[in-house]
Formats: sequence, C-alpha cells, structure tokens
Amino acid sequence: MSNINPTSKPSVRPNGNDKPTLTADAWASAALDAIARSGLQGVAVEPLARHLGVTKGSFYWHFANREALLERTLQLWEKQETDEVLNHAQQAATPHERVQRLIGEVNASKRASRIYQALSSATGDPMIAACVRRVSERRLKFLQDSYADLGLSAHDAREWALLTYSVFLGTLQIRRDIPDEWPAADRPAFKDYIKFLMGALIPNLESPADGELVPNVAASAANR
Amino acid sequence: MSNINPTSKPSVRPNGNDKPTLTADAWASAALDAIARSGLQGVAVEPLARHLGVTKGSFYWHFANREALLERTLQLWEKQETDEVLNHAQQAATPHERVQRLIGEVNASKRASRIYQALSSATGDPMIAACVRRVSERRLKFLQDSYADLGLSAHDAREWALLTYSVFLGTLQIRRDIPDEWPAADRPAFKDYIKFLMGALIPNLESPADGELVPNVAASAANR
DNA sequence: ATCAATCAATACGCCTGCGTATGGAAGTGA
DNA sequence: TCACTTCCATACGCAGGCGTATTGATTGAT
Repeated sequence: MSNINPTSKPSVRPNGNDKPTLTADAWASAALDAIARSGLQGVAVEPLARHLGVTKGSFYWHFANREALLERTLQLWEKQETDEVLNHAQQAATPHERVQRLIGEVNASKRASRIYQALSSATGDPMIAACVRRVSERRLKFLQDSYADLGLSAHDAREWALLTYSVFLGTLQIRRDIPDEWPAADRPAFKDYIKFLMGALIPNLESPADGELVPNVAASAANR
Repeated sequence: MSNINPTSKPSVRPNGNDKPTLTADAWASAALDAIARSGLQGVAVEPLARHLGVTKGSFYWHFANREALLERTLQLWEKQETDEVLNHAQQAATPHERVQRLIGEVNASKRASRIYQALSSATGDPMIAACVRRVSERRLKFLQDSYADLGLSAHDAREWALLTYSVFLGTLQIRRDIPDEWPAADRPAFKDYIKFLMGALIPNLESPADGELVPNVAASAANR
C-alpha cells in the first residue's frame, strides 16, 4: 500500500534512537535544497534518495511519483516565501520603513534568489508557473499597498511598486551574474548604494503645493 | 575522421537542389532556439537532430560532443547579444536618448529574456557563467558610460547604471512571471509607465548650484 | 505473542540521452 | 574511372533516471 495521502501526515516517529524515518516534508525540504543547488533537474528521485541516505523504496511510499514531490515542494516554498520574507517587512511600523526593509532584502540569501530563478525559468510546467505567479503577485501587491499607505494614489502606488519590485528582482540577478560589480555588504560602498536606492525608490511627498504628488529622489551627492 | 575544427567552416554547399547539408552554426542556432524553448536541457543531441530532420551521425561529425555545441552556441549568443541589442542603443545620438532606448528595450522580445535567464540559472557550468558575466558586464559598462556622458561623476554614474540595469532585468522577469500585471504595449498604461520609468531613471541635472549633481525624478503626476 | 500497519531495501524493466564504430551516398579531383 | 573527401545513417553499448513488484524489518495494538 502506498501512501497516496497528499496532505500532511507527520508520522514523526522518533524511533527512540538513530533512524528518524523520513517524512514527506523531509523529502520536500531536500528537494528545495536540490533546486537551490542544481535547479529543477536536481529534483530527481534517485539522487535525492542517495542524498538522504535511503533508496527509492522510501520515496515511492511517501509519494505517488516525482510530480507529487514537486507539488509538495512548491507548497513548502510558497509557504516559506510568503511567511518569512513578507512577514519580516510586515512587522515594520511605518510604510516608509516597510519599503526600506524590502529594499534592504536585496542583500538576502542567495539561496532564495536561486530557487526563485530556477522556478521562474521552468516555463514548461503550468503548476510551477502558477505558483511563481502567486508568490510574485503577492509581493507586488504588498509593495503597492505600502506605497498607497505612504499617501500615493492607486495609480502612482502601482507604478512605484512595479519600479521597486523590478529593482528588487534585477538586483538579485545582478548579484548572481556579476557579483564582483556589486559592493560587498561589509564595504562602505554597500551602505552608500542602499542609501541611493532608498532615495530613488521612495517618493518625496513634501511638496503637495497644487495637490499633486511630486516624488523626488534624494540627492545622491548627499550620500558621500 | 571527425570535424574537430572549432572555428568557422562554412561548407555551405547548396548541393544544387534539396539537401542543404547542415552547418555547425545551424546546429548552434537550433540549440539557441532550444534554450529559448526548453532551457539548457533542451540542448540535447538527439532531440535537436530530430528537430533538424537528421540523426546523431550528422551532429558528431560537426562537433566533438555536446559541450562543444554548447560552446559554439554561447559564442553565437554573445555575439548576437552585444551586436544587436547594444548597437541599437549605441546609434542614439545623445546619451539621454541612449538610456531612453535601453529602457524602452524592456518591451523587447521575450525570447532574449528567456535565453538570458536560462543561461543565468545554469550556475553549474563555469563556461556559461563566464559568458553571462561578460554579456552582463558589457551592458552595465555601457549604461555607466552613458550616464557619465550625461555629466555624472564616475561614482554617481555607476550607481545610476546599477539602478537602471536592475530595473531592466527585473522588468524582464516581471513580464515573464506576472505578465497580467504588466501593461500591454498597445494600452495607454504602457506609455504611461515608460514615461514614469524615464523620470525615475534619468537624473535631473538642472541644479548644480553648489557644483554637486542633484538628480531628481520627474513628477509622476505629470504623466497623467 | 501475534497481527497488521508503517517504512524502507532490493531487484527488475523501461525509456532517453551520450558517445562510438562503421558503412554508405554524393560530390570532387586526377 | 578511381581514389578521396564530405556529410550523414545505422547500430551498438553504456549510464542514469522513472516507476513497479516484492520482500523485509520495526513498531503498535490487541
């Protein structure tokens, strides 16, 4: 009898001592690591089994097939992505600080960036595409809401959100493609550039003389 | 005897009528198409041979192995990428217009975006990484030079180039991940957002009162 | 103590892609 | 015409991943 049960089934039987007996989520977690390392093709049953120190016999008890593992892995990723990343910025009190935190997030783990890009470039699988879509839309809406809370109109908030999110995504890719061109986090140039980004990505709302918003970036010269 | 010749060998023997006899570049071109369609794993000898209507026997005459095809394909991509994309912007007279053209390029072919991302996510192969790195560095330097020609200092030009390039890359990814959130090129919201981008990504150099450059984005309210 | 359920190992067949070996057809030069 | 080159087909062995079938070991319940 195979465990076709797609939902959760902890079965975390500590077993007393040495053999923890794997969980479906353990496989999904390992699959996520594999995506970060080797892309989507890293999600292969036999290599994963070897990595976990077991054989295929274990896998096909927990999952019907590779597709099922992929589905579970995507659920795990989507949950982590929205819970951890967005909640971090969500906790910020002011919308101003919320956007700031998201911008600072560009220096976050390369792992998340690699997973995202690996999934994003998997254009074939509609399940993956839908998952990436949901995650990306949620991020964008979060940004748009933040800008709206800053006092921008829906139209302007959308434009600023698109701008900032594209900077976020693009920066992740730059850090991957040409890491040498990106200032290391411990060098002064890093904080310098982050300040520049803050100025460029946060509208200046101080001159509503005619009732219109006039966003201005901070003077980059002030950063030096 | 195999054709280990890595350099060019046209051998475009029209053959008179119906069988054009393939070229190494024909294989490379097909491989590039495959990357755009199915990612790096699309570069497989037998599927490509089927696609071209021949068998492996043809391939292993033109190339030593799959790696050699990849190398040739990367050369082709690098050439097209720098020649076609950058030259288009290069022709612009003023640096201001040069940056504008690059920004407008975000609406360019999805094919180029897919190829770039597929190669970028191939972190394993150092040959691919080096190629992506060269292409990306060239683009960034082009942007930096453009901003420098605009009158910015080397430091400021670098920051603006990083910003604009990240917007460029990020926008390509947004258009792939959440195409519905991106205004279609034929709708007024598109030109609207492009204008917004121009304002946000082109520094305003009109107030050098104290000799310092004070870049400002244009009022987004002016776009409506 | 026994029985059933849980989890995993082993062994098998299948498919697909890589690379090689060999031969063959079409043109080319002598 | 005969040798030789160019380009491709065919056939083969190999490796690796997927999925199945079967068996085995450990545990929990009765």
